[in-house]
Amino acid sequence: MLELADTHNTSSRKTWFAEVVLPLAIAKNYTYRVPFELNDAVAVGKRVVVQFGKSKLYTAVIHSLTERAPERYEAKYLMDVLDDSPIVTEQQLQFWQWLADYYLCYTGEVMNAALPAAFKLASETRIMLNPDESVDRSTLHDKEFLIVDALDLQPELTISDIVKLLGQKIVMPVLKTMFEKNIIHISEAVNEKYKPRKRTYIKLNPIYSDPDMLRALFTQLERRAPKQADAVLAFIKLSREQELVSKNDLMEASGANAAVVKTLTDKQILIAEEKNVSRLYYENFEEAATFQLNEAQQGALDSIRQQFQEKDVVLLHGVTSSGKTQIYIRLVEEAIQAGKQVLYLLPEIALTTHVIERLRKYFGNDIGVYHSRFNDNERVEVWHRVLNHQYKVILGARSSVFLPFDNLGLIIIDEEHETSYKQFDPAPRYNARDAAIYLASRYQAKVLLGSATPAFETYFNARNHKYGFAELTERFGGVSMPQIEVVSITEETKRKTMQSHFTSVLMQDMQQALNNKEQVILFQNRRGYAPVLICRVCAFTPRCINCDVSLTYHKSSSHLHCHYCGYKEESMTVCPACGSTHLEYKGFGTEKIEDELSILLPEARIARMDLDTTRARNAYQTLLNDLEEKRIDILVGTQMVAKGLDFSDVTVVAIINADSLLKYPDYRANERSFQMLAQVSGRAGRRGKTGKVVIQTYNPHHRVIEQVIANDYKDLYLTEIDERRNFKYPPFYRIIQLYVKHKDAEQLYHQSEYLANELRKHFGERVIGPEFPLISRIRNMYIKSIMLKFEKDSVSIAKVKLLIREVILQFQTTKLSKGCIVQPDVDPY
DNA sequence: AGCACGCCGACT
DNA sequence: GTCGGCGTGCTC
Repeated sequence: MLELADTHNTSSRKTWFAEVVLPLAIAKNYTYRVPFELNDAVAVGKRVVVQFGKSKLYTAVIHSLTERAPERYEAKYLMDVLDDSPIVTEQQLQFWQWLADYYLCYTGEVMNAALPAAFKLASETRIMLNPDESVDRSTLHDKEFLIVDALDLQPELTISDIVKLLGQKIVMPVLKTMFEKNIIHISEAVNEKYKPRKRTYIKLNPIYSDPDMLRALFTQLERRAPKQADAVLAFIKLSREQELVSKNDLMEASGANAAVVKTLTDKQILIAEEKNVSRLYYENFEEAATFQLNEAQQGALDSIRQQFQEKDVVLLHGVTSSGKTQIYIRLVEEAIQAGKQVLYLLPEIALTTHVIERLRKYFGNDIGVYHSRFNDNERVEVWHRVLNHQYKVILGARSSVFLPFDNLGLIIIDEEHETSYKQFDPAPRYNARDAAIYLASRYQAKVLLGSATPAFETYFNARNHKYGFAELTERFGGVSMPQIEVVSITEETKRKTMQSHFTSVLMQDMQQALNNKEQVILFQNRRGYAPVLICRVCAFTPRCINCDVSLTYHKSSSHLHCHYCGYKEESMTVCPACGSTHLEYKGFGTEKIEDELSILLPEARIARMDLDTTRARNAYQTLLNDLEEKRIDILVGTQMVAKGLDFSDVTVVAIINADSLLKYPDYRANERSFQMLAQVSGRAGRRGKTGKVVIQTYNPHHRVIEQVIANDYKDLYLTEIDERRNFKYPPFYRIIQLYVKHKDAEQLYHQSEYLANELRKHFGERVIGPEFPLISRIRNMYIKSIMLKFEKDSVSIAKVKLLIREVILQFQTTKLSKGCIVQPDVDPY
């Protein structure tokens, strides 16, 4: 048998071993033996089918090839090679490895995130009767008989079919004995998931290029089959207008049905041809529109160009609507001209058709789009096109850092500070911004980070001259910066000019906007009606049984909700502790704002936008449409309103209570408050109108507020960096976070405490947490986090990571850790 | 991630 | 005894 395979060429005589990456969370690499007949087919970066474990087939990617046989075990043969040419480049494989090391996960997990699902084949175990053996049914047990019976009717059964058939979950032992008795076969069917889209194109039989033949055809058809004549006529007309005529085009243009076309093709008058067509071809793109940069933009562009001479990364800090996109477009054009590929990253929410269309205007079909709303077929297609250099620009969300580039020249990361660049669950918990910067360094490509509110670590790097820095401080197109007014709630309360939660200043501004038929956005960073319910007699406050935070009252559901874990209970009218009926709602959320506003401004059309109102599938989009089409006068909302609301006639933006923004409970506290304030402010004033921002607060002289007014990022960031040098969570640290998950909150509490103490034995003060008494909950798992902070460069992060892995492993071997999942995450700060 | 094995308690 | 639950360990 081997000799047969051996004959076909000399290179086949060698025995190759392929080290592969499996799409699993496994630490080790696995080596498979290459059968001789596949010697010519294997190559690094191609996909192979391998059997892993008893019966499972997986699609793996060849990571390396070697002639050295593994010593400690007998390697299995790999079963098949799926690709004619590699679909993953060596660059990518190294990139995967780097990500796995950096983010403390496995290469297989990175592979899972990197490859579109259609590249990973579906494996379905199928059972069939052994045709060779005439089965002696007298020796069969009841269950075996049932299965054989079913297989008589149906040639194949899947495992799950048999589970249903026998009504029991564990069927493997039964099947195993049947397999050993040679009654059945177990086969694995691997199906290619990707199916290219086909379209039928129509051609005229070349014999009719002769005008006489054509005329003869017409006279013949017109008499006997006028419909067919019409169709041929329509075809000739269409073929003059376009190169390729599809069957659908023809049917549409001629009004002919499929039967007519079929008769014509059967008669060989028309010739049908099936072609794979791209799902991604966009017709009618406009030729590159020209635009002029204004002076500020030109200055910034020159500065960026100049800094790219020395620096690999430049931060473009441009206020909202200062025209950053046009600068990007210029840089992209230059990179294309230099024959390089460009990756243009946007956060998922910003990847609207609006933005895509805008860029398509300039780059037409040179631009490929890649994001999570694409289906698998489309993703595979983009992948192939990047591999074949058909795209010069890729516009995409975070996962597009995984595309098979080979000639990257420039990466643009817009809204660089956006937290949605970070994947939180599942592993790899990567930040596409950081991954992209690393990716760029592998290609000696340049990176432009753009933001109106840069992340602290980015700003820090810019201040330290690790990154270059360019600024745009003016708004584009003559729109001036909004006027910001800080109003003291304390003052107005004293003067008794407050109306519920609204200062007289805000009331006036809102009234005026309504009179002018303009729109208002009110920002309140808290959903629900009231965050605290308190008994006036005994000071009892209902708290979450899991998270130990006070429950928020939601009027719409008349329930008390925990905003961390989702726990819910009936609201109460009687204090469960003392029986008093004097229960008071303290504080306020979006529901209450909406409620009271409708009383104060009964004529205004008010809508609310928060997690509760946007949970339904299209609710978010509907709200945005309503706002755009001016069916809403006042929009009350949480952070959601701070992002992406770029179009409406909003002239007044108010922050109902800035103080709630100034005390975020985590290590990115000031950064977030600042960004929130600045982003909300940036929403005011569009379409040539100057906007107004009202900030209501008890602390008008709070540093962060003052700096937002002065638009003085520099000062804020520098103070931050300075003040936090000795603080618990300083910037420019590397934070390694351990997510500890468990189905049971109580268990989780003890386990995370224990794990933190274990970590303290090695890392001492660097261990922070488990954070707060609170827990968040995702998919029925309660989650706590333990943080470890390391000054950059003070320790070897590689060693630290090794040690952390060890501690986790150690923890997992103890009985204490049962049911508990620990997942590491790395975040630079 | 699967999947087997093994140990345990619960039930026809 | 058999079934189902769950913890443990292995997969080239």
